[in-house]
Amino acid sequence: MNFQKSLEKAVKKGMKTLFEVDIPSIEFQETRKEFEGDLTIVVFPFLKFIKGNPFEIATKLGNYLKENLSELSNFNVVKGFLNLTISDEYYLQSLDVINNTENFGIEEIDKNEKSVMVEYSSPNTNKPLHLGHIRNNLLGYSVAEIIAATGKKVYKTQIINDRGIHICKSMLAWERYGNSETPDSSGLKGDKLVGNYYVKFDEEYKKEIASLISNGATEEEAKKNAPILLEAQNMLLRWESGDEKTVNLWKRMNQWVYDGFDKTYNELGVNFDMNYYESNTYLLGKNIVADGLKKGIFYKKEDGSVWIDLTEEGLDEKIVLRADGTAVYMTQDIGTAIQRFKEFPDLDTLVYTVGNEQDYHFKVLILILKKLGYIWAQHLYHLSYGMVDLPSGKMKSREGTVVDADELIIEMIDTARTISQELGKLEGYTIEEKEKLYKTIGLGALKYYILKVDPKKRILFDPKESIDFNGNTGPFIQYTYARIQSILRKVDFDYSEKILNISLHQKEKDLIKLLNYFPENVDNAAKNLSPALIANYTYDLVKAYNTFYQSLPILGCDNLQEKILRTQISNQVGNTIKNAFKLLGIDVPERM
RNA sequence: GCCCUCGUAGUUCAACGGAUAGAAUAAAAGUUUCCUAAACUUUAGAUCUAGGUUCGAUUCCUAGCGAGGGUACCA
Repeated sequence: MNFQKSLEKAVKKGMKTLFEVDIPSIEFQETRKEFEGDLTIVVFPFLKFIKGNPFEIATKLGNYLKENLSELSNFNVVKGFLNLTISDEYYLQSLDVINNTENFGIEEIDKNEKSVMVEYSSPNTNKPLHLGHIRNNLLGYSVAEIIAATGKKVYKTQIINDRGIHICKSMLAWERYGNSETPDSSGLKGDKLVGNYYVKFDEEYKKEIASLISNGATEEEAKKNAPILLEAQNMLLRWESGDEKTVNLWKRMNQWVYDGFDKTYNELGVNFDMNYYESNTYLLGKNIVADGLKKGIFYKKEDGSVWIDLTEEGLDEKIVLRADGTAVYMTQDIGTAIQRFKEFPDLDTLVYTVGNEQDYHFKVLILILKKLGYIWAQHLYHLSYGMVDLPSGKMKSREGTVVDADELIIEMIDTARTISQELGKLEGYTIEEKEKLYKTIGLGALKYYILKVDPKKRILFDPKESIDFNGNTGPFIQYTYARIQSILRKVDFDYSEKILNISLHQKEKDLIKLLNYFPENVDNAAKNLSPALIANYTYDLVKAYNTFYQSLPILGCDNLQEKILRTQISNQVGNTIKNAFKLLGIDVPERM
């Protein structure tokens, strides 16, 4: 709340006049429910600067503040906690500000601000998307939206891993066993079709290994020399030399995958401002390595491979270029980062949404770029998130334990449909409207389920227990929004009047307080790259609203002023739910 | 071996170093002639262990136990 700033000043001034001490920072917190008050100042830290009884200090300060701040109506002291009660009038004024601010808490994009790039998704083109990708996509998209809501221009991007031996494996298997099957001929989604051939390759590869071993080869030899693998490696060489037939097949099959991915992205409601393709970027960074070698940041080993020694920083040595002169992952990432900052002169910050299994990689990447002298390297962030695990452990495509993204989305929508039909509240809706709603609810449940968890923590997903629609869930929040809209539809009076002279009910106060906290929460979520903070905030808001809704009449108020006020609060809670959920990429329904 | 995360109710999640550790779910009980019961109201239930730092520790430090991940020419 704005009030905190003026309060902070007043506290500093008060401590100066009362005790002649300078307090550098003041600790505020929300007053706990069991005590009277709205905002609490913790006095204990002051004891470093003045000796004395915390209770007495707090009391003196409380008296001072009450005399000097009209917004304060009262105070009380418990131990070293100074609880301040803010006047109703101040709350009502703040509600008026919210009423007169469009999208309170969401900043307009400021073109003079530096921009931010958020990279997320970044799939391989040989496997369909699964639940882990869903988490990545939802997180990346949401973080981009949240940063944009703080007024910064955001570029959403992905780098598509479209080259390498793994692609050749799918290509080879398709050539051999595909019978010219296409997404059109088979009706399969392109990414699924290509994924099938990746699996097929693996099967054949295993068969060949087994047969080689039975002919006397060691396991290691067999793995290295299986003919189908050699053929795939051959194909990669042909691709790299630009062989037309190979490149054409590669383009064709990749396009199938992109079309398939696009469908999934579309369903999920995520998008990108631009794509990067690894086939275009995999050579980047080599010249940087050469430069770094000259500068002595890197060093060459006898076999010709290039390394960086990070042992002084407590890390290991890390390879940046292979002995044969080809690039590794790190080389490419160095090059890509540099290129992006060249391409976008207004770029200030780069966020990589990548799983925590790559923590080490990004630590090293950022360190190398710093050593190379790029100032912007201190604005690189690895949005590291925990894996989505199953009760059986990690998802493994080879063991068939992956939770497929498309299937999960369909399942969620089906569940929404079933529940909605059982409840039967959608009279008058067309079939199209109903289907749209099921999608809104189903995806809302899925997205909220994923995003409410702190990104850093791993998620345990049990496919047997379906995602809930009751309790702390997306549909619960959507439901509250729908109820509010229902009220607003029934309003037959003008509720734009500014209400000032009314005594607030505690539940009204709670809600206005929470509404005021929204902008702060957005800032916090942006700073911490954590959509979970928005999700938790929204849940608290909704919870408080439902209590209010259940225990107090809104449209049924006898007093017109009261009725207007409660309608305004309802309206703003609705707006805030909508805006908050937009940051999470979740839609809200008018009815449900 | 070394390095990095993480250990909170039966389960899934919260808690800038602050007051009696919050929710949800599962369990038990209740609320609908009243604005949508996908809701609300009660009850019961948890900080891995042992030390340390301090006015105060789930949070910071050390050790141990447990889970996951990384570990040099795969991305």
